[in-house]
Amino acid sequence: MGVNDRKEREKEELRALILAAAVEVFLQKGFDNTSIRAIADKIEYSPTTIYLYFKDKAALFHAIHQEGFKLMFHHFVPLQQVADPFERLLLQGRYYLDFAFQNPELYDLMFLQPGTMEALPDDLEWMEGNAAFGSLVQNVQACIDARIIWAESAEVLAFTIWASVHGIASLQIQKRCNKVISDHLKPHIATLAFEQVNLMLKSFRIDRVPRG
Amino acid sequence: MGVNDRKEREKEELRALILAAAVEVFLQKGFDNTSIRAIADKIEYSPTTIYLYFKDKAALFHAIHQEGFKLMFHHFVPLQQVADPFERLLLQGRYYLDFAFQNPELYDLMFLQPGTMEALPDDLEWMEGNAAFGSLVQNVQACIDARIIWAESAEVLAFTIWASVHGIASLQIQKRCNKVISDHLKPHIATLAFEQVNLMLKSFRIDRVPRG
DNA sequence: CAAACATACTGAACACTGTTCAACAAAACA
DNA sequence: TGTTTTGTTGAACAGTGTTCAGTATGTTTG
Repeated sequence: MGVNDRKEREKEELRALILAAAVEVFLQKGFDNTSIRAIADKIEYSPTTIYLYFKDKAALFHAIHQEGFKLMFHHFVPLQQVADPFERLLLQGRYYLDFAFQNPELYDLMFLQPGTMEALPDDLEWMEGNAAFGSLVQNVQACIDARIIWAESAEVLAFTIWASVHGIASLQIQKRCNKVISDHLKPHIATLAFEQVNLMLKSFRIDRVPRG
Repeated sequence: MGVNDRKEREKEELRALILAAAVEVFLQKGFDNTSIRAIADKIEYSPTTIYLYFKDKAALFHAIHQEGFKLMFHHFVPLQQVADPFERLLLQGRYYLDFAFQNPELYDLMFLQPGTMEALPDDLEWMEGNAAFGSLVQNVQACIDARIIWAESAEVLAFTIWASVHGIASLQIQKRCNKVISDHLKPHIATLAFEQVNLMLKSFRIDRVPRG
């Protein structure tokens, strides 16, 4: 039956349409002001229709969060061209922050909103997060294997690195940065963030020279 | 006039009563489920009354956030007994994480909810945050003065440290930790966090020995 | 003491929100 | 053509933050 095929295709198209509208409203109006009705208005459907394609608002936001990860992985593509593991690690930190600063709303949804996790369908694994973290662990492991960095556990060190970079992104996105940092540093906050990541990563190098 | 004094006192008392109820509801039901009506019910007043003591919900939440900082500063009191600057710095990281893990809802409000910042009355300074960060800068400066740590700028290093510690707290509170870390590490996450802070702080020591 | 006033408080309403369910129209099948 | 399945929706429910006219109480004044 070609009919069912077409219907399934149409269903998928409407789902995609809803999701696209949701992303648009989300990026335009922010997390708190993204309402089901606003999305429905944008695509000229009834709010009720959205519930035929997404279980509830949490599921819809989970789908937006997935779109965010797609975009982030796209940011990471050039990393595969970088042969040197340490250089790759530095660059991954830079790209990560780039993504966070350029897409604060999405980053918020992906890594900061707790609701996004609680609504994980069927208590399944957090695939997107695991994939992103996994690639970081791999890069750290590569640095260890190449004897550029020393660490007991690649996973533990990767977590430390992630936490540091995420902390910077978080403080910036949640607006705590500008309220605390001195005026003369504010214009260079983005640069500062990169330097901090570099500094931290370099401090794990085996060949690091004691300072002072 | 003793009458006005009494009235002012009563007004202050009711404000305190509302705030106490707000904190209670907030800690019990969490950020999203804290409604003006629930708070009003708890103290048996009309919801409208709350608006006579707080401009809006954001102002009320800002007051709760201030209570959070009071509690946090209380946690930090023992630090003044610690003479060694580096030991003090390590302990501050530990106490910070202690507070975050023990009061996740409050930490969320204080350092993660962006609304808390946007509602800063009259676009004034973030006094509480500045005080907390200031004490960290002081401790870092003390380490630099004692030639235990080397850094170009105490403020920049303090910010790096804060970002790292905050990153760990944030990932844990926003539920990203458990979804990404290996099973065999999960039981030791709290310990892990402390060890990571120690590791990072120690890597800034002048006398640090190259590893490997 | 009684009238005038000021203050503290509230009920009802408005404009939203997420979500559900019975009703309906249209397409697919017999 | 009649029946069944499918896709869509309007109306409603329970909840939210917030406002405003009105009330009731306590204080001050004539």
